[in-house]
Formats: sequence, C-alpha cells, structure tokens
Amino acid sequence: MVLTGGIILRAELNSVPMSSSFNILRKTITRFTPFPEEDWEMLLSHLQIKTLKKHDLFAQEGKRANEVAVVFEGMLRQFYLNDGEEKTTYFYFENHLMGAYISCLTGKPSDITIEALSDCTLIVFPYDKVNQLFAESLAWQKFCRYLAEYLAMGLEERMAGLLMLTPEERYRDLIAGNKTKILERIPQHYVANYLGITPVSLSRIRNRVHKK
Amino acid sequence: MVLTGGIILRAELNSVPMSSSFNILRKTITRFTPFPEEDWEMLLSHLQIKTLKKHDLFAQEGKRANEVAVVFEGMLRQFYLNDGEEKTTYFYFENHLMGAYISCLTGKPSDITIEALSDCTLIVFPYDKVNQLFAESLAWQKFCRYLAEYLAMGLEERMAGLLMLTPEERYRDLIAGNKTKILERIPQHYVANYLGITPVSLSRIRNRVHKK
DNA sequence: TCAAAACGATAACAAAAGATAAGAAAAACG
DNA sequence: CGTTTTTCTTATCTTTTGTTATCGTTTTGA
Repeated sequence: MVLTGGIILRAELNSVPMSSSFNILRKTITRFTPFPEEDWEMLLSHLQIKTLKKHDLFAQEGKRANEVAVVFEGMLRQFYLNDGEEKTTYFYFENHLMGAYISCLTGKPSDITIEALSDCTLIVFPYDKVNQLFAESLAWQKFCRYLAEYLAMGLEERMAGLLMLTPEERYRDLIAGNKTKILERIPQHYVANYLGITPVSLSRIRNRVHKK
Repeated sequence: MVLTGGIILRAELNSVPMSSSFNILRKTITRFTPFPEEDWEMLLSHLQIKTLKKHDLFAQEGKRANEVAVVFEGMLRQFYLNDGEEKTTYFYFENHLMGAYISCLTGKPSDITIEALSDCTLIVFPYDKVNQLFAESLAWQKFCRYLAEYLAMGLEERMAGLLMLTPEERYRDLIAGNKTKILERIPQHYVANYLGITPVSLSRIRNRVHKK
C-alpha cells in the first residue's frame, strides 16, 4: 500500500534553494499541462511561504479551509476527531500537495484537522481566490483535473487495500514501500490508525513480522 | 456510509423516455459547468446506447478499458480478482457514471471487472476519442475536473468509514442510507465484500442488528 | 536538569471475525 | 415443472483483534 496522503509534486523540491522552489513548482505544473507565462505570473503573485512549528495546525476541524500548500520541508498528519479520539488517516511529506481539499472544494467546514509532526515550511496559496482567478484558464482546469484524478487513483488503491488485505498484509505493504526511514520517525499509534487497527494490535503484528 | 461506486448524475434519468435521456445528460453536465451548443453536438454524436444481459461484462480485468457509461437502467458490480476470488468493491445503479475509469485515464490494463447484476441499458461514449476531441474545451475540462473531485470525495468518505467504523457500524450506516430496497436485491456476499468482511460475518451481524 | 507526559511492548481476558462444514431455502435454468 | 446451483443461516473451532492495565523507556517542556 502506498502513502496516498497527497500528491507528490516533485522529488527534488527539497534539495534546492528555497528561492528556486517556485520555479520547480512551475515545472511540475507544466508537466501536467502547458501553463502560459501570464498564468504563471498571476499564480506566482499568490504563492506564499508559510512556516509551522511542530504541533501547529494547518487546518482545523469545524473551520472552513481555504489554503492549499506544497510541503517544502517537514511532515504533517491529518486526522478526524471521533468521540474526542484522534484518528490519523493521512501523512504528508515533502513535495506533497496538502490541504483540507474537500473543505476548499465544498466551502463547508472541514471534517479533518492537519497538524505539523515537525517544523514545516510550506508553499501556500489561497484556494478560492486562485481558483476564481483561473476559472476561465484551460491550463488551470486541466491541472486541477489531473490533481483530482491522481488523488482519486490513490484513494481507490488505498480503499482496495483496506477491503482486501489483512492488517498484517497492509503493514507489510507499508514497510515494503517505505524506501526511506520516514515511517520509523512517526509515532506508532498514528501508523496504527492509518492502517485501520489499534496501536496494541500493530505492536503485536510488528512482533510477528519482525521476529522471524 | 454511502454507496460511492459512481457519480449520480440525475435521479430522474430513468423515469423519462429514452429519447430524451440525452438531453437530461446534457442538463446534468450543464449543472456542473456551462456547456456550449457546439460542444454538446459533438459529444452527442459519440454517445451510444448499449445493452447488457445479466452476467455480461462491461469491463474486464487485464483488458484496457476505454468506455465510460451512464447507467440508464439496471445495476452492476465492480470487483477485483484476488487469488481467483472475486472481491466486490462497488455497485453501480441507475444514473451513476460508470466505467473502469482508472484504466481509461492511465491507458493501462484494468485491475477491475464490471459485471451486470441485471439486464442493463447504458449510455456509452469512448473515453479517449471524446477526451482528445475536447482537449481544448474549457467546459469539458471543468466537467471532468468536477467529476474527479466528486469521485475523490466519495472515496475519501468511504475510506474514512473503513478506517474508523466497525463492520457492524458500517452495515448500520449502509442500511440507514439505503432509502430504496435495492440492497435487498443484491446477493449478500457481494455486500459483505463491499463492507470488507466475509459473508458469514455479515450474516452474524445481520442477526445481531435485526433481532432486537 | 528533572519531573511529567508520551510512547511502545506485553499480558490477560473478552469480543469479534475468519475458516469450514452442514443444511435449508431460494433462485436459476433447462 | 423438477433438478441443479446459488444463496443464506447456523454451528463449531481457531485466529485475530479490541480492551484494559502494567511497566520500562524515551521524549518533552518548564
């Protein structure tokens, strides 16, 4: 199973100086679809750098979300509040497109909260403003279409995993697809939520999987 | 939990004569975004009526899919093949947009199969042809964008249910949201797959839920 | 630096789900 | 029709997960 929290925009984004990150974002968009110079200039004028401290919230349940971001540095988690309990359903890492996207789309209060798991640097833009500005831009509509389709594909794959695999299989898939050591830095009970099981159960599965 | 197999285009679609169903499709598209007359004429020329007998396949695992359809009449199920076992993950009913959409988007062989659960009448169009034809149409790009976003929202909701609810809660949600009696006509082991449990387990849950 | 909080492993028990099989009921089909 | 297949329930047994609690360890933050 793949971590489908967000859309990975480009692997090199975090390895270049911040000053050129906007251009890399541009190249990324261009890979999806041609993006005219004047459109880009307009988008650029709305991009901002935003920093979060660990535990800061990027989006909050009950509040209408309007910001969409690219994670330049750091990692975040997305969770639902269920009877006062936090249920982590997503992780966002560097180069992921990130945000309470559904709240942005619908304009309704968000069901989810997004919290920084580490200090983060983000490239942010206001969704409604930019989307209105580009309402008649073919390039922008195509770009957003591809984003949504990409997102749907990731969700579909994740859903298939939840329906068809056992928790142990999901865990094995998760660590198999985890080239980096990034998962090891995430508290295990968050990963357990992500897998749809309890922390205790994940601990047992880890015992089973890693011992032999 | 909601049956998110497809996008419900319009509730009245099946209650009008077939001859005007194309126009209802048009009104539906127009609700998402303005759709110029000439675009519509071009789309119309690619729409076809297709009928399936019960057990016929609309899409097949391993074969590249290219047709997208609106279900005019009937119902279908979508399943994965897992070690020779069929795992039903979706149902499509009247007015749903339906197809092996991911295979259409990627051009790769489909992972899923779509089978008619009853005799069906479909409004079909060839995805790649129409999509190429409308590559530069703002209306079409917007429409496809909204479709993908709608799809992603449904998938997200379903995933949240799978992660956070127990099988019994998922079953309760399913029947609570089932105004029609349509679920009762679907073989229970398909529904069990859809809920991510075994048929035997669903039978026990039904016993628990309905007895008192 | 030190106390408090968070984290992870483990144990014990209860509850639920999976696997399998058997039998009844319903549906499909010639 | 009547036979065959499919579907559903029920029972038994095993495995897994959930729940709760305990106990070191690590991390956090004042």
